[in-house]
Amino acid sequence: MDPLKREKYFATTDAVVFTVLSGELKILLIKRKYPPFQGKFALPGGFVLPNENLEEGVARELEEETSVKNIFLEQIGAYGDVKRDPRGRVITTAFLALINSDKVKLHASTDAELAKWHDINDLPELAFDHDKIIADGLKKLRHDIENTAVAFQIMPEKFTLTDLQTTYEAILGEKLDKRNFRKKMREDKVLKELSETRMLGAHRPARLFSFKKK
Amino acid sequence: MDPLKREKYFATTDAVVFTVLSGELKILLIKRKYPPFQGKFALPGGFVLPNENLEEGVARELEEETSVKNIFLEQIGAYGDVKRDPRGRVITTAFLALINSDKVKLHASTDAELAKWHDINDLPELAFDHDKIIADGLKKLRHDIENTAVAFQIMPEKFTLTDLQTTYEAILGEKLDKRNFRKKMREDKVLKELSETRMLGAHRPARLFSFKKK
DNA sequence: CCAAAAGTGTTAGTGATACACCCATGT
DNA sequence: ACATGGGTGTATCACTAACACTTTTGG
Repeated sequence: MDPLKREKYFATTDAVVFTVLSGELKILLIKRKYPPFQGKFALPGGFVLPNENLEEGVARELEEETSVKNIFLEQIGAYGDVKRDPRGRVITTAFLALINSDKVKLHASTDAELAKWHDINDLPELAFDHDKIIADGLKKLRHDIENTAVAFQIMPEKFTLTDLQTTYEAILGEKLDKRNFRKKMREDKVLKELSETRMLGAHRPARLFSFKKK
Repeated sequence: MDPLKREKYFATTDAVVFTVLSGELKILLIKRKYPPFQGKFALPGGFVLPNENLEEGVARELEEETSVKNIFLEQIGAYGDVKRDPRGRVITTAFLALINSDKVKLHASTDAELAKWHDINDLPELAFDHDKIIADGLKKLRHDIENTAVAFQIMPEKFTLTDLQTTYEAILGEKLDKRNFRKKMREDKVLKELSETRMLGAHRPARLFSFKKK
């Protein structure tokens, strides 16, 4: 029971970073330049430093990658199968991250692995067990959006109800009824109706909304 | 990025083991005989061995403690705050475990730490961050029992509808309506009505049910 | 015939779903 | 005046919640 006699393992974090871009649900992936899984795509993440909590670790990695601070994070779970990483025993803790793509400027990481948005319906081959982690993250996102107000994390400061509905549809992967959607949003009482409107073409201008800050 | 240059940490598993005993929701705790947190209570668990997955690790520990095989397990999440364990950096993965108390024979573990059932509403002082882990586990259990068929894991092979309702009430911490409960169970189509009945006193005998195997 | 737990249906309310037309604007 | 996306209400259905009496047994 003396921990000093016990094995130690590597600890990493991985982030399943979603955004909605032009009506499509996107996930952030990096292309690996070195083995293992050279050339394959992987979730952004990295090793946990001794002086940081798990969530702090993934936040740091994400800020390096996206230059966005205070990213919304929720834990998905731990993945620690014996052979999930050929380099040795690595236990990773995965996080769901939501981001407004307007704020992101994608950076090259320390290994110059380029981060890019990928359509969730058209994923490349993935390294490690990241396909499983993504599937779990997507399930969690879909659950959360129907039960909490996480959509806020993806929207810009001001948006129209059509924008918001498009985000919901991208995440859920299905069309929603316009009137029912707007009714529910009204009932939820999380939106603040602004006096401003936005005009995009030769149409009726759309009312802008923002989220009520808790 | 070379993992060989990275720090390694201890990896443990902890189990939030629930059962229902005489109408009360109980959790399995061990009393710690040695520091840190000597004399305090803690979740059963232990270090992850190099050749086992996380779930295999917690299953092994639980089998040692309870002599029950094939315990129902679902991951709660990872807990890895820097200072959660004074002995060093320890990242634990917590699991929700459900058990039919009839099958359990509580054993002394290797350190002769005695495992005992504790009423969920009357918990002693807990070691580490185990109070937080228990709170998360209870939340998950309550969510699961309302959305899936996990109650099966706690019930014996044959049981009455009143038994089953008592289990639900113990887990949810509230009384349920008898007629509505029975109606919902009928609609869920997971119960098999047996021809047998059970008689306990000078009352009408109660019909026995079992769960339909998948 | 009494005590005690088993068993059984109906009603009202609430939330979800389906559905079609008018509005405001720029060109 | 037309094309385009913005905006609105009602009716039905399904699910949830509230509620009280009869049945079967042993003593």
